[in-house]
Amino acid sequence: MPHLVDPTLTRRERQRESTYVDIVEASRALLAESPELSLRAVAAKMGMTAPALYRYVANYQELVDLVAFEIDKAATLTFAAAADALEPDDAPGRLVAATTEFRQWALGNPHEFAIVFANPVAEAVCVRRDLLTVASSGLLMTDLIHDVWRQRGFAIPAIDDLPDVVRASLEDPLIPAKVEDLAREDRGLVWVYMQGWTQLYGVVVLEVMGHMDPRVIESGEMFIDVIRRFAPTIGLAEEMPRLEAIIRERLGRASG
Amino acid sequence: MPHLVDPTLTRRERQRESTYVDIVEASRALLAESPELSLRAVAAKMGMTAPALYRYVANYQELVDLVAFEIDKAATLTFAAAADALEPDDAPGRLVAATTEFRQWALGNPHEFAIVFANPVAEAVCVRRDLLTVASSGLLMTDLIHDVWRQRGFAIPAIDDLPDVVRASLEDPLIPAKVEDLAREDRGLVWVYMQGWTQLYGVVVLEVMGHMDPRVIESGEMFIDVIRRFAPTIGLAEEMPRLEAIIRERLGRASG
DNA sequence: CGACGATAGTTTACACCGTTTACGGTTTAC
DNA sequence: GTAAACCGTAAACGGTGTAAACTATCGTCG
Repeated sequence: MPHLVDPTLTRRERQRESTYVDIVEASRALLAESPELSLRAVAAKMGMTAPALYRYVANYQELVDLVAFEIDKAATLTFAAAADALEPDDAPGRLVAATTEFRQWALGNPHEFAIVFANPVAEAVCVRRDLLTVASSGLLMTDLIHDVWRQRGFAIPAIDDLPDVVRASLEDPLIPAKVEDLAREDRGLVWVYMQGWTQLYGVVVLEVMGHMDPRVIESGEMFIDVIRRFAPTIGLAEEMPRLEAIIRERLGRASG
Repeated sequence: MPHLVDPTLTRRERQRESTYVDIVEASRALLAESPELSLRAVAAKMGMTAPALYRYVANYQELVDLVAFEIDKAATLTFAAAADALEPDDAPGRLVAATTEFRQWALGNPHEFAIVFANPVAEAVCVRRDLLTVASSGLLMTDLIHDVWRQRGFAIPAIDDLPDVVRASLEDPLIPAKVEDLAREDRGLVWVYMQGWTQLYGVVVLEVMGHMDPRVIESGEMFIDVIRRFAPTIGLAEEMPRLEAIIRERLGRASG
């Protein structure tokens, strides 16, 4: 990943920015081997002493949040790439390709996955401005579902049919996602997205944590099953055989 | 919880057994306040030094496993109690009551939940014989679904329609659950159970981890939604309004 | 009863961990 | 050129899991 240098930044700022990159790099290298990420180990890997890291990060949790955010960003690129392997007008294919890549990535990088998705959400305001935004993988997934809806136009729940609390959370979302571009009457789509995300999250966490028969995990059958059961909700029942082929093709590979 | 003493045991064995109980007790007390469980703190809370615990537990992970198992066992009692609040012939009601109690318990005891269900599964053989068995909460849930099936007789997938790997894992399950009592042609029921568990697990983990709008978590609407979408799979579509009332009634309480 | 071996605890020690403090160089800015 | 901001260091504190050596107690057997 080439991190272009912004010439508007002063030399020191550029150096500082590059140190942040180093931190994330070192962290991910450690995370690739051991499930535990330690501030001291990160510092050592960068050839620094531990207290020096406190110039960049207020405490350990902030280091974790930083790394988690960057991992999510990087992983989202691979999800997007998986989607882009299909034609732009094949929104359903793009969606299942991305979700499958998500699942493959999670199984292949369990430690990174745990840091990003099995981490109690940080509600405290974070120092790094980037961290204020919502998870980028979430943005991608909503986009992909949105595309399916625009192309195929499945039925979404009327926002007034939804329970009061749900309606409120859709009209005035806490995390400023891209919900704003949706007209009020289309906000039900976000609820559908949440339903899908919940199911996807359930399988993947179960699989990554190993709370399932290893053979079933290996095969990915439960993952496929979840997708299949959700497909009708977004109007993809008939297309499912074709989509399943896309999934199975992707299950064969490893994820990087 | 009265831990009856087995008179067949020698005095020393009884004392040892009681120390195990103390360990779990101290651990849970600590877990109620702080998310981190430390071997040293447990020892201190029991008035012992840390190395002494190594007479009972080979290492830290084994302590965690022990505590996780006992927590699961204790929590299962409350799930079962929730089910028993309904008539024995109301299997659907009992099932949703137990699952709702599960969800409530998880939200009320996030640290304990994390230790039991968000813990990478221990594949190593554990010292304590109890630990070899499967999670008792899992046994309860399978029982409850089994009861629904016996009473209502919903359609289950024919085992030969399932993918090869799935069929293999159902015919010869790795974790020796109570699958053995099921005739081969009824093993599809276990697959249905796994589907349900996957979905339930997804919502609850998302909720406990806080990866959802707090208002939605508070209301439990996504949880209800998951149950509602799964209900038809086990033939409970028409009964859903009644079941939803049971759920909502339980959502009002806190769990102990 | 007395002795011996297993058991259950101790103290000590080591290597890690997150974090704070005080200090010294560089780099920037005025 | 000088003052300030920045970036790193070393030292230290209290915390963690774990290993080793040692000791007191308990249960059993001669």
